[in-house]
Amino acid sequence: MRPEDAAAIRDLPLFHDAREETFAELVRAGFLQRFPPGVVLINESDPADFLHVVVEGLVEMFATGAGRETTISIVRPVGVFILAAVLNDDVYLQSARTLEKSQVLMIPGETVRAAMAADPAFMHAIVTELARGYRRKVKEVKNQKLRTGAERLANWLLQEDAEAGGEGWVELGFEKRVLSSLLGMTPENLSRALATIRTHGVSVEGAIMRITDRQALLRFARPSPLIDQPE
Amino acid sequence: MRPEDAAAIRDLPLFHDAREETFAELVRAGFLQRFPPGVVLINESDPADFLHVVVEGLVEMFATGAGRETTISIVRPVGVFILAAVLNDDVYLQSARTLEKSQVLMIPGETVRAAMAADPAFMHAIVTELARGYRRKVKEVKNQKLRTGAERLANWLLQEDAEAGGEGWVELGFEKRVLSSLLGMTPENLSRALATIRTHGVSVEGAIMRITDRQALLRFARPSPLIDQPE
DNA sequence: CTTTACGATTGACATTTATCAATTCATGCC
DNA sequence: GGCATGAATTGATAAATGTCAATCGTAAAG
Repeated sequence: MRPEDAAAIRDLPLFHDAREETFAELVRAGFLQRFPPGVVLINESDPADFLHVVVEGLVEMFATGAGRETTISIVRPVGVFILAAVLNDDVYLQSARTLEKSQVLMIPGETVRAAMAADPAFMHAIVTELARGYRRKVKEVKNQKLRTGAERLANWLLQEDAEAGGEGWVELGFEKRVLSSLLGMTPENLSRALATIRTHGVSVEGAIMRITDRQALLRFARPSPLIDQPE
Repeated sequence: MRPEDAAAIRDLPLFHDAREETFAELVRAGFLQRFPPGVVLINESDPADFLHVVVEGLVEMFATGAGRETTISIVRPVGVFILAAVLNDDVYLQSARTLEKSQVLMIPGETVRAAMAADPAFMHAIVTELARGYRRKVKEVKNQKLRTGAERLANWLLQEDAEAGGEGWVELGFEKRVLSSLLGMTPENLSRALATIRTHGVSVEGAIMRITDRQALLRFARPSPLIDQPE
């Protein structure tokens, strides 16, 4: 692993307050793996053997049920996934696949649990991270139950734009079919939702979406901090 | 507070492993409050001042957005709510109201955070509880995104029955409008979903639902442990 | 006992979303 | 450049869900 990658991981809220030796042990025990796009890293219902840290690339978390499949989240560098399954030593509830060529640090679950038991500051950071993750999921449930597809899309665009600096444009980093699944709709429905928000201050050219009239988009999306503010 | 109530709280996974003095301090600092039905206990967007423990009665967690309202969960005795908001010292994402005459133990957030910092076993229990809560929410997202309303109802009934001992019948402990909101649909739609599952091995008389043909219901519901198994 | 209130149900209809098929568009490959 | 592949879009239709209004049922209040 490159030194700057280790530094970036160290900067994560989850690891930032851990003791030096805790972090060293976690990294020592971990494997840094490279994967091509489209590789399934973990499979729901498998035992959670490793905590995963996306160092480079892009990972899609998804799940199946009732004969269908849905995207739960997209993990960008530097991000952690399936912390909860590892801590409770349980099976995965979600699968993961690479959307791009990716580098992933895999830390054995046993090492994570031992580090937590040995380092109170690390355990405290885990509490904060889990609480944030929980609140993110509550927001997802609210988003899903309270809004129509077009509303979810409009608010997603506003969030992405804000995260990218609020310059009024967003480049989609993955296929639209993935976005449609993340937003809880079919690809066809996403196309129609895009057509809908075009009449509310948005222009779309391929993977680039521009906010041409923010007031109009805000009027349509009606964002709420209790759903849309990043946790 | 009655001794048996204190004992019941002590038995919760969240408190079971805490040191005796930690638990004593949490209970000492807490207020045991009685509320009539229909009282709003907490309001989303308010600062999370207290951890709440339902000692008796029934509490509905709900949230608003996009001009609508939805039920997030029902908390029965003995259950804890809004742990995550208290730990991160943030605002509530959900509101809470009593559905029945209820008794609620309210523990100041500062006390909970101090107890966590002072008692590693308590902090460890918090990690486990948060991880379970997180996984419950992941399951809720999957349930909501992957299933139709009637499927959610069928699986809810199977779950309730299993929790009640698997005897093939369930008495709804609250209004159907609340159930419809919990399942993410309108009351009218719930009536129709009930009509649908009547053709799949269920009979409904008022608040009592009977599973008359479990095989048929299972065939329709297609339950999955990764969505329906209690966390 | 009657009245009243309110939740639950039903019917009619509108909106939202999904499905299936056909077509267009973009991209990599030869 | 031309072709092949797969994603994205569009159209037609069906299914699921929501809305509005009317009715039914039940339980509390007088």
